[in-house]
Amino acid sequence: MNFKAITITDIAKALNISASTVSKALSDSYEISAKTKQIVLTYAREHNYRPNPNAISLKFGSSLSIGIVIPSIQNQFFAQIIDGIESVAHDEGFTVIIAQTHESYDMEVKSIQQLTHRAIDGLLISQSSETFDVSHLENLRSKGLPMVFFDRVSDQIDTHKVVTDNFQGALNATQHLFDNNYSRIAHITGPEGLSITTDRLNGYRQAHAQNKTQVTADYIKHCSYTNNNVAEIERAVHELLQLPDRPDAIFATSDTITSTVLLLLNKLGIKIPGQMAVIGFTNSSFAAVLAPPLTSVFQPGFLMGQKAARLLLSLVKSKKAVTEFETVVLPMQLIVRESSSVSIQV
Amino acid sequence: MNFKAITITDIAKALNISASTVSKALSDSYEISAKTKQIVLTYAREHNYRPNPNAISLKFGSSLSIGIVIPSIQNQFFAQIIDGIESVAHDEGFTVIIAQTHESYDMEVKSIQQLTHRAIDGLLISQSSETFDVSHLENLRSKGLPMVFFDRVSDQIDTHKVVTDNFQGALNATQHLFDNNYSRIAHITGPEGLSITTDRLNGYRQAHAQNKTQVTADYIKHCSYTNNNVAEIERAVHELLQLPDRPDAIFATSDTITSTVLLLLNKLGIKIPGQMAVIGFTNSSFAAVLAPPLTSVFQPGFLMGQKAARLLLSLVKSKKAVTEFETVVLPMQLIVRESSSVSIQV
DNA sequence: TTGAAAGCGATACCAC
DNA sequence: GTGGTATCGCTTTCAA
Repeated sequence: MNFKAITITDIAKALNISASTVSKALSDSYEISAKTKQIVLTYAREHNYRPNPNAISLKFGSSLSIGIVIPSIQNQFFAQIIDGIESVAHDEGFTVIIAQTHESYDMEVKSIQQLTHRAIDGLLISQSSETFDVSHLENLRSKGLPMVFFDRVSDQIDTHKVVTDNFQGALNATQHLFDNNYSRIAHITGPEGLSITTDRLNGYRQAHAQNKTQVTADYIKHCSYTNNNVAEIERAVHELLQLPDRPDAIFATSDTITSTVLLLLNKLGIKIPGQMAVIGFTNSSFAAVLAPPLTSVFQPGFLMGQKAARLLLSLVKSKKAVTEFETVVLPMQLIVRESSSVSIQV
Repeated sequence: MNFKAITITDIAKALNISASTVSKALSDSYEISAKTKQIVLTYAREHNYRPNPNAISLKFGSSLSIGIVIPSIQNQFFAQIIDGIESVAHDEGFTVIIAQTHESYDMEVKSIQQLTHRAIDGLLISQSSETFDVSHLENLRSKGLPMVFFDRVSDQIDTHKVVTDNFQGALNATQHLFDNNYSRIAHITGPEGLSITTDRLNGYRQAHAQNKTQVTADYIKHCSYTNNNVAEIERAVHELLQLPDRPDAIFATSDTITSTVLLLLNKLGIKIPGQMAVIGFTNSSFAAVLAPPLTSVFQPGFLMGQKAARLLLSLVKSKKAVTEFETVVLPMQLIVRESSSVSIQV
């Protein structure tokens, strides 16, 4: 089976004129008579002509498309970012091509090769948690590929970046727990090495400093963000629960970590927030109807996507090389619900 | 700024040989000497050569890529389907291009035009809820574009289809409510016209027939699946609650509808399942930790994506026109939790 | 064993 | 006003 769309040559043959005339007529060139334009445009519309983007890309080395590299589409936060990117890109006539890394460095390298050879005009990327060596990206950037980082950024590459205020978000969440009389606060977060992990950990630490409380190393657990991380999370929770000085609150990141933590606590019959307060990072609409309603840090995904796309398109359209880059920091929102209500234990 | 990847001509020039020799060497042609191959391959690897897909697509009218058209990436069910599709497509060397319709007919038409002119080899589609006229699809199919429908299918187009057993899923969910002593069962579902809406409604009706219970028209509410449907859902719930013969159970579809229903019931202080049982259609990992844990119909998204992709690739690879099509029906799973526990009211 | 040339679709420079 | 031709990167005859 083979499918072929209508081309300029098809139109030219059908109307018994040359391909160049058709091309010019379609682009409304002043060289072409009104009558010819009329005929060509009518025929083109009737036969649903659309230029072949592959030919255009080949011809101009530009494709009016941008690549997006994210860890996983299943994460609602990233899905919202994509929607934000698309809303801007489509307005400017750009198509978007999405590639997932599933938290694998190899997949990231492969996806990016795929995308760049598709002649994308720019790249939006949130790194995989396995990515430490960024030479594959630095390589492209130095060759002039416009690139913008979002959410998970690298400090080794100088370009525009858009992040949420992970430090402040974690600080606020942790401080909120202190304010509500919790003092033994555990933090279950993503793998070390990620910018978001570091920033959140720093916020968590800062809150402890503010409250003149020592950070307990055993209270900090790193889990991977891959699909099969449930066992890891379960182990982390069990270890926390078995500590002699058991935490009275858990501050968790990501949807999977948060929902798994809640499931375990419920299963063990641990009352939330009575015996254990919980705060999560989540954009899920279900947060408000969890048992109990979950205090959560909400990240403006759609907005982040829009900002990142605008910055990328400004790079793509810039005639001269850009050397001054900015890092946009978007505020997070702490939405307080019952899961972190004032502790009555102390 | 302009970014260019290395081409066959670049390699040819650098090595002082012809482009055709390079091309053949890269494809390991028997015409080329081992030594030349060695030199070319080494150089190509070192300089990270990858063929330009636009050139390939233009040359062969095939792109080793397939298009996916879905309503929204934010729906976790569709995100899972995409992962399923990718897992199959990547294994076979195909790239995937995703387009969202956001439930708009115009966006659907536009996206599909975009995709087909990118020389995709096949199309996987789940229709928008606004799509009644399918001539844009029939057009492509008749011209030979391999096409597979999934989830939301059209009965006006003859091709492979993959669906979940919406009839059985709705039947089981409704029957489960009857079994647990509920008899005034409301159904809040998607817009009329969608295959999934009809099938679920039929399952709901069948359950009523089995239990010799009349279906009450006022108990059936249709809401759109767009992003801004909260007001609609709120109105539907309020109307249900104000009925003289108020329902004692709600069977809802989709994540937004389900979470909004739960939020409203909680806000109004209506006990679940004491005063109102709830069953939802959701794949969210949060279902188990909702207040109360939600009985839900789980749809095998990943599997659906895999099946659909395999069927599409079989069409793409088939040398002769395929005229016998199949409709794969995947079973759903009713996961029983507290939100539909046995009623003690009756 | 290697290379020159045609062609995929669209555009732009030049002729006419 | 219109049409021929080169070009983008790649593959595939065909010729050397």
